Amino acid sequence: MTKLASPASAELAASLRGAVMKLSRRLRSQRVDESLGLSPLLALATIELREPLSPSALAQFEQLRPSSLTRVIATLEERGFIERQRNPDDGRQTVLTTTQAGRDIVRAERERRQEWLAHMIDSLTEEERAQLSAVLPVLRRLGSAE
Amino acid sequence: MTKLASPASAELAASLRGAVMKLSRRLRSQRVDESLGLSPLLALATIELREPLSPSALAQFEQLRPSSLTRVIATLEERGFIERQRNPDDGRQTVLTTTQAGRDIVRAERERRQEWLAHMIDSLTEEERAQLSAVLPVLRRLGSAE
DNA sequence: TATTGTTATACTCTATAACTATA
DNA sequence: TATAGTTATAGAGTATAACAATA
Repeated sequence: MTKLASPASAELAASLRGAVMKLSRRLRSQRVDESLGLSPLLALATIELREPLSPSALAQFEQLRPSSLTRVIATLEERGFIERQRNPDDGRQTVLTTTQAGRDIVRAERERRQEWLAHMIDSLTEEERAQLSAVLPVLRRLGSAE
Repeated sequence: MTKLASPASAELAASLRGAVMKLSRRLRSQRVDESLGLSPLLALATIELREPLSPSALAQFEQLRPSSLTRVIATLEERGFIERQRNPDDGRQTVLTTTQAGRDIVRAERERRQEWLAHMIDSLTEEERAQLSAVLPVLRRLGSAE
C-alpha cells in the first residue's frame, strides 16, 4: 500500500486505462445479439464453462456481487438459456445449468466469425495478433487481481 | 461485412472481450478519486490534451454521443475543472477549456503512482510490461476503429 | 435547412443495505 | 449465528428522440 509504483508503470496504467475503457464501450455497443445484454452473455458463457455451479460461485468467477447477478440469472432463466434447481442437500443453494438453447447461443456467439471484434482482429497483422495473444494472460491477471 | 473472420481471430476476440470487460469493471471500482466518476475524468483528460475544443469535438474523440457528454461537461464545470465559453464567431458552438484546478487534477491523477493499476503493473515482470507496452497501440486501434 | 447543443427519457450494469429461508 | 440468495433502491454511464438556438 505504501510502496510507490514506478513512473513507467503509472504512465502505462494511464494509457491502458484509456484504451480499455474505450474498447469496453465499443464491445458493449457492437455486440452481436442485440436482444441479450453483454453481461448476461458473459455470465452464460461462464455457466456453460463451469456448470453446474451456484449463483455465488458464478459471482466469484465474474467478480461481481451476488445481488448484481440476480437479475442477470433471472433473465437467462426466462429466456430459457439456463435452469435453476434447488440443491437437495442444502436448501439454501441453487444450482445453475445451461439448457441446449443456452449452449447453442454460447456456441453461436463464440463461432460468430463475422463478429465485430473478430473482424477487427482479423485485420491486424500477424505480428499484432501474436502480441495480443501473448498479452492476454497479463490482462486477465490485471482484471482478476485482488 | 461479408468476409468471415478466421477461427483464430474469433477465439482471440472472445478471450479479449472477457478480459477487457473484467478489467474495465475493475478500473471503474478501483479508481482513485472517489468523488469524480471515471467518465468525467477521462473526458477531462481529453479536454486537457486537446483544448480548446467544442463538446461535439470532445464527443468525437471520446466516441460518445454529444448528449451523453452534456451531464459530464456540466459536472466538470460545476466542480470548477473546466470553463465553457460561447464562440463569438459561431453562437452555436461552445468552447471548453480547463481551469488550473482541472489541470491539477489531471496531473495528480496521472502522477498518482500508488494508483491501483500502476501497482498491478508494477508487480508484473519486466517482460510482461514490455508486452503490455507493445500491445497498447493495437488495443487503441481496436477501441477507436470505425 | 443544417448544425450545435440540451432536455427528457429509458435502459444496462453494478453496488449497498435490508430481508427471507435454510443450516 | 452464519450462509445463500433475493428485493429494494440508488447511481453511473450511455443511447435515442425531440427540441431550441443559431447559421
